[in-house]
Amino acid sequence: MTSEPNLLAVIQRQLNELNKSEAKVAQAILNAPEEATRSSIASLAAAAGVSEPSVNRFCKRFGATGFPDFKLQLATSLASGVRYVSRAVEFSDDINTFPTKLFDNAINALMTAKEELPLKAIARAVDQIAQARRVYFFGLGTSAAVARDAEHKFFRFNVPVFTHEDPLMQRMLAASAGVGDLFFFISHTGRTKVLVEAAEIARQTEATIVSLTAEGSPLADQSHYCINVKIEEDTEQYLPMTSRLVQLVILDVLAAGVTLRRGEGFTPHLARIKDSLKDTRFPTS
Amino acid sequence: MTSEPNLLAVIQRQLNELNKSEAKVAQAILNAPEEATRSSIASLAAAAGVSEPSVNRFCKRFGATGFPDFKLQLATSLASGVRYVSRAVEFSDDINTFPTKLFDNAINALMTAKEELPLKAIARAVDQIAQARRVYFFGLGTSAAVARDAEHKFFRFNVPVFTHEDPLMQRMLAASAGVGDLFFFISHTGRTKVLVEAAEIARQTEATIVSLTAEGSPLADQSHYCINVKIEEDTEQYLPMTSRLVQLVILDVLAAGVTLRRGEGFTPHLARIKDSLKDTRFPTS
DNA sequence: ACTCATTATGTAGTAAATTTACAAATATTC
DNA sequence: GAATATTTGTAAATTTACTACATAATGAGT
Repeated sequence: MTSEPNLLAVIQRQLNELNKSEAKVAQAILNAPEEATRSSIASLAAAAGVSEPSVNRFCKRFGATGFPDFKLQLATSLASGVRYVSRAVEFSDDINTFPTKLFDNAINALMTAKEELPLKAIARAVDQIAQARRVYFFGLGTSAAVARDAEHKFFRFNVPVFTHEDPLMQRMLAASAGVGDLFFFISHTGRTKVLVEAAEIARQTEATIVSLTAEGSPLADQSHYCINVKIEEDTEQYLPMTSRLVQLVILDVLAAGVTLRRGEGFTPHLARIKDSLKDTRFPTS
Repeated sequence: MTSEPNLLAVIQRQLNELNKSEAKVAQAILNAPEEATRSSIASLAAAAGVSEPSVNRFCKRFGATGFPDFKLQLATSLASGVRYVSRAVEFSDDINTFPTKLFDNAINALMTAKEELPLKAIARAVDQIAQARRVYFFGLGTSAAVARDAEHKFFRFNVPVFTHEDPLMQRMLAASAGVGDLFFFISHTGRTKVLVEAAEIARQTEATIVSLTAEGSPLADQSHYCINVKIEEDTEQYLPMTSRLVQLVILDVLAAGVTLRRGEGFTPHLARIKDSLKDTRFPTS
C-alpha cells in the first residue's frame, strides 16, 4: 500500500477526469474532508447526492480496496498534513493556551528534524568522536548550556572531555591542539564571530573539527564534518527555543552511537558510573 | 473531536489499569498498530484472543464512539510518524534505526508531558518568578546544564539571575537568602542529597522555593511551589535523556509566562537585548 | 435523426461487520 | 461461603458495505 502523502491534492488534480457522480463525491469530500473520514458510505452518498455504489467506485478509482480503506487513507493523509504548523505565542494567550503552543512547537521541531536527519554526517561524527584522544565542546550563549550537557554525556566514554564558555580559553585551547584532538562546535546560527574564529584557529592545527550548526554558515565552512540542522523561521521572536532541543537530541544520538561503537562489553563501565551516584541520593521510600 | 496526538502512548500508560481481556486487546494493538487499523473487529478479537464486544468496550474506554472511530484515531495518531511507544536502543541497532528511536522517545516524552501539564503549578511559579527580587537556578549534573539554560533565558526580565553548580556555593547562597529571593531547584529525581540540603537551608529563610522535580520527592517536600514532572521508567538505561528536554520546555513555558505577565510594553526591551548580539555575528550573506 | 454499443449510474439484495442486550462466569466483599 | 459487583462472552439486532444486475445516459456510425 503506497500511502499517498496528500490524497486531497490527488483528488483535486483529477477532478476534471472524473464522471459526473464521481466528481460530486470528490467535491463533497473536498468540502469536508474530516467529516468524510467519520461518515458512513450512506451519509457521504447522500451528502454528494449520489448512490452508495458510486461512492464505492470512487474509492476504488483512487487505489483503495473499498470505502473503509479509503477513509483510512484519507485520515492518514489529513493527519500528516495538519501537523507541522508552528504557532507563535501572542499577548492574548493565557495559561491554557501558551504552554500547549510551546510544547507543540517543540514537538514539531523534533518531528521535522527527525525526518531530515543527516545520517551520514552523524555516522561520520560518531566515528570521529569514538576515536578521538580528547574532545572539546564549544558553544556560546544558549549553546553553551548544550555544550555543558554534552560534556556530562561524553565523559563516560573514557575520553577526556572539556567545555569552556570563555572565548579566550576557546581560542587558546584551539591554538594548542594537535592530532587526536576533536573540537565540537555548537551554534544555532553558525555566525557567531568569536566561535568561528576559534574554529579557524583550530583548523590550522592537526585537530579534527566537527560542528553542529546551520548549513552553509561560516562555522560549517570551517569544519571537517558538519551536522546540519535546518535553521527554522523565527517563530519564537526573541529566543531560540526549539533549536537547542534538536541539538540536544542529536547529541544524544551521537552519544548512543559511540556507545554502540564501544560494544556490549562497555555496558558494565556505564553501569559503574551510574552506581557511583547511588550514595548521593536519598533512597526511594 | 479531541484527536489524541499519541494514542499508543496513552494505551501503553494505562496498561496496568486494564482488565485482563482489555489488556490483551491493548497488547495486540501495541504489537501491530498499523495492522490493527486495517483489521476488522473480528480479526482483532481473534488476534487478541478475546470476544468482539471486548474489543468494542476497549475502544470506548479510550474515548472512541466505537471500533471504527477507534481505528480512525489510531490511524491518525500513527500518521504523525512517531511509531512505537518507548523503544530502548539495542546493540543490534544501526545508524538507520537508533537515531529514529531516540527522536521518537524524545517526542513521546514531550507529548506525554504536554498532556499532563500541571498548569496551576506553572501559573503560580510564573507569579513568583515575576515578582521575585532575585532568582537562583540550582541543579546538579545534567540538571546543571538545564539551570544554565534557564539563566540565559530569565536574565532578560530585569531580574538578577544566578546559577551555581557548586554545592557549597548553593548552600551558602541559600543560607544568606531573604525576602524576595527565589530559589528554583531543578532535579530529575528530587533525591540528590546536597541539593535537597540546600533547599532545606533556604527553607529556613524568608526566601521562596520553587522546584521542577518528581512528585513526592524529598525536594518537592521542601518546596513552596513544585512543578511535578512525571518520572518515567528507565528506558534509557544509563542517561536521563528525555526528562531534561521536558524540563527545558517547561522553563520555556515559564519564561513565556513571565513575558506575557510583563505585558506588551516589555517587547522593546527584549528586542534591545536581541539587537545587542548583532555585532557579534557575521552578517548573513 | 435513429440504432447500436458503450459507459455511467442506480436499485435491490446479500454478505459482512458492528453494536446492543442479556446471561454466564469470575472476582470481591463482608 | 453467600451476596454483590465486575468482567466476559453469546446471540440477536442493526448498521454498514459490497455485488450483481438493470436501467439510464452518452456517443458513434449510418
